[in-house]
Amino acid sequence: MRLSRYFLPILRETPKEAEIVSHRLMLRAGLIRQQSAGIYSWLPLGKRVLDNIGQIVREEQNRSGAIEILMPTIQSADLWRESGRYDDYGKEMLRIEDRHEREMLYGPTNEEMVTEIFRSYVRSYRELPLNLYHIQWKFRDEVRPRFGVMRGREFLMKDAYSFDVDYEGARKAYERMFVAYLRTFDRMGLKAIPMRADSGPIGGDMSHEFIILASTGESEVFCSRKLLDMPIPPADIDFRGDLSPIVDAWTTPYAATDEKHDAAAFNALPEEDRVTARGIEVGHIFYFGTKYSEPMGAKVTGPDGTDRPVHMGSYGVGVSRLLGAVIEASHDEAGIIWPDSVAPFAVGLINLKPGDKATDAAADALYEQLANAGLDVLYDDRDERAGAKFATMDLIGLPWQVIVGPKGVAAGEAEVKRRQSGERQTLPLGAVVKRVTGK
RNA sequence: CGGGGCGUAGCUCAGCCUGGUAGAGCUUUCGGUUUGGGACCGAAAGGUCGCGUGUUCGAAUCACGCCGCCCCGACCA
Repeated sequence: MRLSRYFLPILRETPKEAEIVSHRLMLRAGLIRQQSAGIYSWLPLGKRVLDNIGQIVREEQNRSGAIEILMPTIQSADLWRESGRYDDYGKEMLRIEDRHEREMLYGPTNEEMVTEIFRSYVRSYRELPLNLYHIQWKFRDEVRPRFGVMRGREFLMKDAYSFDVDYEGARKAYERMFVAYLRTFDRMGLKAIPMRADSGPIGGDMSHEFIILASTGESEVFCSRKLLDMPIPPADIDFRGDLSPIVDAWTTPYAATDEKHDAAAFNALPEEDRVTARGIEVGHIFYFGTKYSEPMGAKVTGPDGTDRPVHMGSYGVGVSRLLGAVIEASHDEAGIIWPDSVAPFAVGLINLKPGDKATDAAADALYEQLANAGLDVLYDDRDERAGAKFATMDLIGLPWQVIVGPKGVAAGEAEVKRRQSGERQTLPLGAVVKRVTGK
């Protein structure tokens, strides 16, 4: 993509409404545009990152055996009356009325709807286990939206729902999601620590929040240092096998948010093992048994021929929130530092002197070679000063910068800069693609 | 929902206290000089001063009402 033909509305000054760094950088780098309190448009660069993050979530859900569907944003109030939540949910639920004065709502979550789908089709335990997920916009009318996309009212969320014939099956479903989440966040370059969370009305130990450590996190968290270096399950992990050793390993060391913090247990750890940090919740998984299946009549016939309500769990990932979380975890004074896996473009190619024949030729050739190597390239071919181009590139945080100027071209060279480390290397023009692709 | 604050050009803000017909920097456009880390000179464009009502000869400025947004708290993926 040539920057001269692209839509990248970057801001030189920080809009005053943005307090935290990810919000400031998302506005400055032209990722989002606020349309109303807690409601954002996604500009081209932001849309690309949002898609990349969603795609990683999707791939790991699929790998774990979950199946993608898409449920609507607008739901009927009647569905929510069945579970009893229509009256319980309160003002966070955006209630609307259609032209026939039917009561509708903009879904804040989809347990009722997915349970309705399940009960319409599934009759036998032999069709289980089943895990249906979707990636869809939700709306929660937060009293006080803030921090940009980290705490918006409208947000993109992946929510998965598991159905099993009994508790044991549900536990296995839970473990599959647990492992899928470890892989999902790791692929985004994040260190996410699973922490015991409030398990609601069911109780038990099957509720975890996945928390990213970042100095600007919303809440204080405590964990054992061991968790920072735990191995991530590999891509070829067998999701049909027994995952409990992995889950046990991850849930044995101490880890808690401030709500569940047990100071005595934490202080029992050796001093050097104690990590106190700020955290951002990016995922939440929990088992809730028959809370919805019971009142909504989602039953299957078991091996013994009797009907029973299915055991369910739900598993959320804040997809749009993750953009903010990634930036909180990865930025510097100059701007965003995207991990390769989610970056809107892999490479920013800077032509320092558009209009200069030799420089144009060299930069155009590199643009083509990089694209042919399968890389997304943002080619800064604008007639701007070098400083402005460097500043723009650092701000938007593409992982690699390839800098082509007249002096270098005269010597048959270009410069390659790694955004993350700031490391620069001058290379022959022919070696640039190899350096960037690592091949 | 309680407390506080803000709304003036695309952005950041001054002007308001003490009423007299709207400013700066950045951005944008044009011309010129520049050209490896957000250059410089010159010119130009750009504003229902959030909306409404009132006070006044006269309101960005004073009063009241409304709307929007931000911050702190309580609440939450």
